[in-house]
Amino acid sequence: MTPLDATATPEAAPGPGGTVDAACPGVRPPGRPRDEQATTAITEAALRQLEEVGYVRMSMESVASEAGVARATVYRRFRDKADLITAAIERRGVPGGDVRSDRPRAALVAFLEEFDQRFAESCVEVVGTLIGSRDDRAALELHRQRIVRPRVAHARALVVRAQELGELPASLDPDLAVQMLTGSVFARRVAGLESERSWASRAVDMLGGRDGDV
Amino acid sequence: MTPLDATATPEAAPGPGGTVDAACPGVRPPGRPRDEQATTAITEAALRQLEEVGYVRMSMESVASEAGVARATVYRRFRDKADLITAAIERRGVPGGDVRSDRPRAALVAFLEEFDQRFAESCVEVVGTLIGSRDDRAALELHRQRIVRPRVAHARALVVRAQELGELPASLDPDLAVQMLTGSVFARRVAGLESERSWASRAVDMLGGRDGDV
DNA sequence: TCGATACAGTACGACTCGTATCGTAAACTC
DNA sequence: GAGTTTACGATACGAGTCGTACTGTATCGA
Repeated sequence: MTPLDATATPEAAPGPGGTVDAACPGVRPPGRPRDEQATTAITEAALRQLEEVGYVRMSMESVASEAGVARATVYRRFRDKADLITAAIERRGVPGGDVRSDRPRAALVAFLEEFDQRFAESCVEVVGTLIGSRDDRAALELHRQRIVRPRVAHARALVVRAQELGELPASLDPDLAVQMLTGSVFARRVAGLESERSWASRAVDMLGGRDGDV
Repeated sequence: MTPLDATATPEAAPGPGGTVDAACPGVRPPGRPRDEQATTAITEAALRQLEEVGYVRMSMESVASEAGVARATVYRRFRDKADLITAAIERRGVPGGDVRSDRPRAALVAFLEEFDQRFAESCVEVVGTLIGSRDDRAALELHRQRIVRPRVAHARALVVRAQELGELPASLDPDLAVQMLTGSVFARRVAGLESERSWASRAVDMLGGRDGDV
């Protein structure tokens, strides 16, 4: 019935939430195919408006208009506004910091600074708005699965790697450590404060990484 | 013209944002006085709905209805929804943890746990929503001034006190420390995780407070 | 050619916000 | 007690956006 479900990423998103993606190779559905340029135009417009005016002020109409498509074309690809922004952020990928780095502390600092500069503001607004979203408990949970947790997992891997290489104390609870590091970014956004220079390095130092500077 | 401004707290809130309060003693304005019971009924209803259904789903109508007043009565006291929730939270006061305690580390842990249990969820939602609020930059800034910063200042005072008494390393940047401690709460809310038992104590430990356990 | 789907454009219902207006009620002043 | 001033309940209104449904046209495969 609704092609949104039919072609949804089969395993990544159980249930109704998945964005349309990845046609099974060779099996081309009948009828006129989707304009993939339109899809990227939509997600890119969404990301730009997310940064420029924020999630709430980004309307489906304005995104469609900027992408040069009709509103219905957006709804054909994305269940609703939450799904759109989740998919758009997902496309952007996880911020840097190689997990296999031999200098995981530096990679962790890089990850944190990129997160601070490019993702935190949106994250607070989107998740904050989704928490209160009318009834859409599913949209919030899906956003966490697709956006938040992969980034948390990435940061955690960096912490663990740093512990293995002795750049962070082995006694540290990596989960709590990640929460404190990324959380400090949220705390500044909530309070409306600017991040001071080299904050990330100093934050990692606070966890006992004074020795392993790189 | 608008009695909202005329009687607004004169110094606490510069500009248009202040809630009506505190009539100058002796100087009673003409006409029928405000029903103060209605005011408390409104703020209490707002707080209850904030906890139960969240900020977005809490409508002015539902608050007025639960308080047993007309919507206009709410708007006579509070400029808008943001002003209402800010005033309501403000009335609840800053969570515990005596700044002058001789066991500031314990007080800090208590503050963090109360913050985690009673304030964090609302805080993320309200600030997140306000960040994206239509045009209302002022409402966000006012919420930060009246709600966020007093609590940050309180936590900071506890950290400094702990440093003075040797329960936390004097080398710690208290601002960053507070951001990491309170931020970890936000991080869990964003990720949708439960706080594990004694997380606050372990978080403080991570900052080098292992010695000063109480 | 035919069927199926995408697309632009548009209209619609639903919801809540914040404002305005009505008549009535409650305080103070003269 | 009459008049003034403001609060109050009730209600209507405009504005904005969401998500849905429907048109007619365009583009694909069979």
